[in-house]
Amino acid sequence: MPKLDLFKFVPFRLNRLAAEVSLALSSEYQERYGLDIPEWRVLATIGFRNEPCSAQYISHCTRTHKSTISRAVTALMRRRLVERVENAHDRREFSLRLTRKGKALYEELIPRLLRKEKTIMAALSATEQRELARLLGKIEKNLDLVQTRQEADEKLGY
Amino acid sequence: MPKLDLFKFVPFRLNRLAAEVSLALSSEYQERYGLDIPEWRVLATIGFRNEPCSAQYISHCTRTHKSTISRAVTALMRRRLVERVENAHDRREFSLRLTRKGKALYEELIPRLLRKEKTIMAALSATEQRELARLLGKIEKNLDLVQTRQEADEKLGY
DNA sequence: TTAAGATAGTTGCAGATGCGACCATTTGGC
DNA sequence: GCCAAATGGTCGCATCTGCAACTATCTTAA
Repeated sequence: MPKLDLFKFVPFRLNRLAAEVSLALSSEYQERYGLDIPEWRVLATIGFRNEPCSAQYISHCTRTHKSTISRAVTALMRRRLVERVENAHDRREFSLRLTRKGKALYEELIPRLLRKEKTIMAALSATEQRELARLLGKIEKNLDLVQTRQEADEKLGY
Repeated sequence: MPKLDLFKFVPFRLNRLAAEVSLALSSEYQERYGLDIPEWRVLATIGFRNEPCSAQYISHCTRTHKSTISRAVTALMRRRLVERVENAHDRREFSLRLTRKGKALYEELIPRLLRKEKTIMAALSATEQRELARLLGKIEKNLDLVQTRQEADEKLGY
């Protein structure tokens, strides 16, 4: 009889690890700032770029369904963390950017998340961390996931 | 201004990778066999052990909420893939095991999933695969996740 | 023995999210 | 220029899943 030990099965381990890491991070963005994951992804994407971008761009970058991004953007606009302006060239789409308030939140949040990531990754040496990043990158490439900002921009014609 | 590039942020990468890998696998257990993830986790846990186990055990092993496991077990019993017997020592809990039909499905499904895992991991050499497993293990340990069947059994007093 | 607290499992409820339909607008072929 | 197809975004719907309350049973300690 063929057997499969869940604890050695990479897909299961990735799922469980991702869930656990998300949980660890959520204490930062959820409890403290009332953000959920899609909202955090929107902020992270807009905040990192210097130029405004569209909801579609965020959707593709983060591999999150456009309806989910749409709702996250609505919530963030309601809280005045994000604002949008009509695009002159294409009146279907909007350019999104952080408000002053949104920028302030972003600047407060980022160091906290980076610190949290650090404690999680502290189980690995610096070399091991680089190695993990490299291995994840190879699998991502195999699954045809966008790996860099440049790739994202190119794929979306920015 | 502090910056955080999502594409280099390990928690995001893990989330995205886990989602993508799950999607790749779901064509096997979802489309072909009509199983969702919790159901597959129940089958995998029961199928791997030779002795029957409780829903609680599955819940702890897979880090899945007991209500989710409960619903998955109900669905699997309705399909006659899993059966349960009252535990003589403790009438609150039930021992779960695969039916003949469930075992047949398990035996058909496992090789498919292992093949799928193989193609995903094919981006890495054998050495790299071992290295990835080792690194994931270290992070799991840091997050206090159960890593082996023995650990799971001990923690749950089996 | 009994009462309080713990534990196994179920279920109602609410929040989150993916799907698909939809509207408005733009693009491309003719 | 015009119509069909594609694209950006919104929204209703169904599903999934976690939480918390609940029942039933077991354990512990007085």
